[in-house]
Amino acid sequence: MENADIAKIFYEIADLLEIKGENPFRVRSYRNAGIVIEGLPESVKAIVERNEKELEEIPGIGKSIHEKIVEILKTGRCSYHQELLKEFPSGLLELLRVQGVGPKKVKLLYEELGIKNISDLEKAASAGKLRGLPGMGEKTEANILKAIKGLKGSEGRFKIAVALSYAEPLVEYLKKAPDVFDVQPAGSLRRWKDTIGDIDILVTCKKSAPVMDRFAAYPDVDTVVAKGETKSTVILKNGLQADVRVLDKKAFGAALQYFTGSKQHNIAIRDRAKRMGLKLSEYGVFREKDDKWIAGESEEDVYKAVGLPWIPAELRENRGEIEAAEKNKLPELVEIKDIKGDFHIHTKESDGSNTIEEMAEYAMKKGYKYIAITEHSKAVGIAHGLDEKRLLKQIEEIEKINAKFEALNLKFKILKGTEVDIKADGSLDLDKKVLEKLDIVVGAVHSRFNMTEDEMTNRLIKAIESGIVNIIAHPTGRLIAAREPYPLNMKKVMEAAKRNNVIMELNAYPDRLDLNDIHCKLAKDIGVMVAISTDSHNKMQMENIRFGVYTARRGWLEKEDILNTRPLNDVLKMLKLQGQV
DNA sequence: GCCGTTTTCGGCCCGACTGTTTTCAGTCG
Repeated sequence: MENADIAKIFYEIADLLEIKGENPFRVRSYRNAGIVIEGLPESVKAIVERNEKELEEIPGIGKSIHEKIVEILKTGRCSYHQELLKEFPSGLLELLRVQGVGPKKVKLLYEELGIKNISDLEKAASAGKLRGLPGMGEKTEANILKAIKGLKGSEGRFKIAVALSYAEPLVEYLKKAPDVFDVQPAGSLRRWKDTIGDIDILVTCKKSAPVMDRFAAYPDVDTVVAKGETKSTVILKNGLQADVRVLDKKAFGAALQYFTGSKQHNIAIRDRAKRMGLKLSEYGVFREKDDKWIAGESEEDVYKAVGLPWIPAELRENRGEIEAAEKNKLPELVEIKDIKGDFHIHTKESDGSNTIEEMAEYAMKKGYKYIAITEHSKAVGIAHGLDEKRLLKQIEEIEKINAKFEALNLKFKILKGTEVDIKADGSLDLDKKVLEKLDIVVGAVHSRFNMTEDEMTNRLIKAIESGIVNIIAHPTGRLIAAREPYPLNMKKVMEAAKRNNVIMELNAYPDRLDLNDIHCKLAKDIGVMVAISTDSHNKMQMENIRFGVYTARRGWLEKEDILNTRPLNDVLKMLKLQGQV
């Protein structure tokens, strides 16, 4: 039972209660519990095994949900959840995924027409059977049919790199509308979440109508879902939703704050405002008693009005940032300009497409001071991994290039490294004598993902305790939207890393982002150093560093928490610390 | 169901847009 499985049960309880028409705040409690559990850095199972009482220290988990968690861990299910499920047919919950269909409509459709799933709904809407129901007409039918079609077409969330590639041109396009002052992306994009549900864009301008018209006419638009004076929504041809909000300059800060989210953060901030006798909306901060406008022009003003310093967007997940802000203890987050090198680079020798020198020259152009060449090892045959002989040859080549750079008085160093495979039993894929000749050893799992949590945890810990491995690459093996992370007790792995001065990689490749934000925070709490690496297979991919840096920021990491913000000499010193437990 | 610098009871974020309505409910973010 992973956290995600437990969270799913609570989400379903919330949905079912909502369909039943239960108290909305009770519904919210269950949904909130799901969100909180999904965001925990540690498995609920491990927490309960250590000390059950700790559960109720987690905000949003009280007596009732505590009991249900314990039951779920013990029996694999929750009897309350099961009872609710019995009240409705199994396909009913999927109806909520149809845009424009919420709990009230689900209930109505089920009770009046016996609609039990999406397929029933599609048939009924096509046959014009919905229009007789209260509050539903022809247009509702057409919208439902369209939404079902959209649901079948594209699913769920987009990787941040993909979303950005659509958002950036759209922002440029909107800037060309008449009399526009400013166009700013907000939402999960501004928070740099690893996946993005939709693109949120804010516009300040003289007149709204021309901007909204231009937005609706964007060539990439498939459907205009809503078009109003202040807010419009479209679906792009790739299925991505984009919202544009037009607002007054005077409300820009409040709107940016509101539209950036997260929802959980906003709820907490608004609750705070309320307790101070204020009301916070996207139009500003107002005094509750007489509706007097207090602030809203800039985000700084908004936070100041509720007694807080400005909080960086990446931290706004209600994971302690408000409490930290209160105490003036917000982290000074790492920035892209702090990065001085990259410890995970492939070349043509394995499965990359540039030479060592090409990669080094590109890194120099970026202002880096060092890179490590880290090819796959022989076990990864598909990537043309190197055996000991080829690696020894590459060591010689790197030394030659370094000598050449030195002769040219270039202050840049190529570190001799490898991305050595960590085999199923935790042993390394290359001979120890050869590994000891390297400056840096990155260890990674590329096979046998289907182990149990204990097996995989021990596999990584064995590599960490080898005294040879410096960095554990992409620690969970996840590929966003393609492959789940393998089961792992991350806390145990990190504690082992801490004991052995081993560094955890934050792989910046946008499909990986592994460590994720939550793991980064865990690393910080445990005191493990993180390396942000691009895993570049060609020189352009070094630009992916930004996805890594912003994920690190989401995980509260500061410059000093990151290995590759340090000058080369410090790096070499830290690498030497290893194996001296 | 959760929670507490007004509270262990009585609150719980706030507003836009749509489609159906003659003033509003439902959905969404």
